[in-house]
Amino acid sequence: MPYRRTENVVRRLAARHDAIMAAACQIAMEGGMAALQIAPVAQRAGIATGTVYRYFPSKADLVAALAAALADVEIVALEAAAKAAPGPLSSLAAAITTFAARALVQRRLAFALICEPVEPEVDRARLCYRHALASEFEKLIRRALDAGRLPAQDAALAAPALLGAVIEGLIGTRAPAVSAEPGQARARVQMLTLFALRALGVIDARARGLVVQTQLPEPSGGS
Amino acid sequence: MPYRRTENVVRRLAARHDAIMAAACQIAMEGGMAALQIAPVAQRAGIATGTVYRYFPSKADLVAALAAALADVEIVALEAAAKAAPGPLSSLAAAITTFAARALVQRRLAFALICEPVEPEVDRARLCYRHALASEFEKLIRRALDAGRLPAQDAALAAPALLGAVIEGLIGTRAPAVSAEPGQARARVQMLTLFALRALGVIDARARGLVVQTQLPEPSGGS
DNA sequence: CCCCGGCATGAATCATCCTTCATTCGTTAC
DNA sequence: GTAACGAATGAAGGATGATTCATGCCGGGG
Repeated sequence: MPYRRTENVVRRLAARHDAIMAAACQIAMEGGMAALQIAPVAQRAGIATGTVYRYFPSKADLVAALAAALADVEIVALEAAAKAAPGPLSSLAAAITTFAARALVQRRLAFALICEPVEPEVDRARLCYRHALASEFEKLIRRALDAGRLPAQDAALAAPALLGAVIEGLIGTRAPAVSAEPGQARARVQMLTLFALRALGVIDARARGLVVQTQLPEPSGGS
Repeated sequence: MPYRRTENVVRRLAARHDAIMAAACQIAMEGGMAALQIAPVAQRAGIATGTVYRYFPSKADLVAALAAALADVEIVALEAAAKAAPGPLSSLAAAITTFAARALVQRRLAFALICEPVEPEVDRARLCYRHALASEFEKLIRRALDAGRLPAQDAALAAPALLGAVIEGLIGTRAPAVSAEPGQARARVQMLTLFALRALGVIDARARGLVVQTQLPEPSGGS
């Protein structure tokens, strides 16, 4: 028997895989997509440049994996927020608020994953992040529609539009130092939630108690 | 007297400047930002590569000039649509519809100018397009607010969010061949207009007759 | 203990484009 | 006609950054 991967080796390989992802995540968070280059990622992960290619066939694959992983985290947060809400409409409200708040706090990362310029190939890999989020919102919208809580509309179209509004409202602006003053951040999240809910046809969400104050989550570098 | 630019020469220089812009515009329309490279632009303009640099200090400047010119065209169209409408609210509706319809028809160009990935430097140059549009919408929103036709809100925040919603709704989607069927295109424009108006707090815009059928403009390559 | 094979290395390679510049060309002034 | 000067040329230069590969290393199997 020529060679067999020991349990230990498997663990080491997996650990390295994770280390690369974590390094990529950190770098994207700090410097955006422009800084997300193979050499720096390798360096931060404590390995050589070429080693990265033993774990990911290409940079685009790495970005795709990163986007998918981060999308998962986001989806989980959104579903948790939605599930905790009593009805379909407040689920939607909670999801929007959650997304806005998280994107605001991790603004750099969100920006990197959604807006920042990159080569087309990498961009394609990154698309899944956007799509995963849109699908989640689409699902929630559809539920509210089925429950008769929203005026008739095309959920598949409303979802990306909603996403676009929140994203642009948060990070597309030449936004001043929002993070400096948490009150302002909360106000903006709330405003965008109202905006998005109104767009979907929810009238006077505030009076209905749909919009709640959420504590802003801590920034974290989960991979 | 060593040398003096003849009227003819001045004209030729201006013509060449325009030819470069037009070539850049066409290329962006056909192949997006990725195809917008100096050499192809020069070739299409019928000049040598280096000559481009006699008219624009750098590629970023060229893109900036292109974005500014196209933004101007867009702003003019928006203002015309807004002015033709009877009140502040229908001005807003008309502007949104106009923008959506134009962006949909010139989807590739709009996408290139707003969403498509490019190097950060070029991206900065391109920002003015987005900003010009946002400012225009902000102005219209503010007017409607002053007239008491919208619930109180921050126009500076609502404008980019609105823009984001329309853009994302139009071009951010893995949209099927919308252009194939003009009826579908109109429906989408109308839906997004309603979406945006609702977001601003306009209740039941359709019943108020704010949303009108607009003929979709012809695609054109104006510089 | 020694051989083998997969793993890691990182400098070199390759590819892409923007930008420059030595040279040529065409036009103007005299 | 020709000297002078700006404009045009386009091949070479330079920068960036992904990807490869010849080589060395290390741990597992016998």
